[in-house]
Amino acid sequence: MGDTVNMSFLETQPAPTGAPGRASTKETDAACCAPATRDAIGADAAEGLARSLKALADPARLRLVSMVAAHADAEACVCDLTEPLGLSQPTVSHHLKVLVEAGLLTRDKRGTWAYYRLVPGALESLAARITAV
Amino acid sequence: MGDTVNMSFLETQPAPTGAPGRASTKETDAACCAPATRDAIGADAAEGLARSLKALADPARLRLVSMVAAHADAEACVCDLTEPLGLSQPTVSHHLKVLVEAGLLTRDKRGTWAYYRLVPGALESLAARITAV
DNA sequence: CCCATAAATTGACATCCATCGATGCATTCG
DNA sequence: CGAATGCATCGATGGATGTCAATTTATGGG
Repeated sequence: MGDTVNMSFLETQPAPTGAPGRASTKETDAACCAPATRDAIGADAAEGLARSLKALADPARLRLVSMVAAHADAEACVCDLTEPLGLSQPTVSHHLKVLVEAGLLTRDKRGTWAYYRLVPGALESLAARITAV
Repeated sequence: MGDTVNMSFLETQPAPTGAPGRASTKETDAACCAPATRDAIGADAAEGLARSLKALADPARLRLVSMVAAHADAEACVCDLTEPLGLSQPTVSHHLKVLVEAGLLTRDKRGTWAYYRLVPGALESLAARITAV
């Protein structure tokens, strides 16, 4: 195990499952608002996007992604990331694991060191999913 | 207070405060990785972006934003949002407050009802800040 | 072989957070 | 005025999460 990369970032937005449409048949005499003009995001799509966003919604993980991307060859090892972050090595390792499982980084262990790389297009794909909400 | 809208989404990325640059003067004989080619995101910028992302990194809040945007006039009241979400009214009110404080929605109370509107460009601005990491 | 180094895993702990029921506060209507 | 409605706030609670010290698992060198 360990090599399973969650590519949920690149999956195209599946059509809202239930697609309950507007339940206009119900006797809702709601006089407060106009009805919906288009379908909102589905519950499962919201769950998936929320999981992807949670992976980035942390200061330490944002800095890790940025530091990896800022490195030459977009590649960095844990030893170079621990000190600038001011966090312990296990904590950095934990955050990197979260980012890999979210499909934002890839891990490549060569010898003693583990090199992390930014997945091309992952950030752009996530940004696109946000604006499509 | 109460009407303070956090416009942190629209603020241009401030240059990394400390801007320690590359501490190339230090005797780091790191033989594992190449040095950084550009500056990574600052600690405070990461904190701010993380706070904005956390506001969206929740299935209920993503659906709320989408439902508000899907409404005619991009406007919706709480009563129309509670039932489709399957959450209690206090919970929906809490989520809407988080979204307003994050600068994603605006609140406009007219009579008995409270109308929520999507802040134009907020999602796009957030997406841009992600790709700039 | 055994030790040194790099990184991941484990276990524990404190904190944050989503959720709900109960309550309070306006506003509207009879 | 008094009842009803829409929404916000409060307090409590169970679960998720960030963090670290200690340990474990490789990998490499003497």
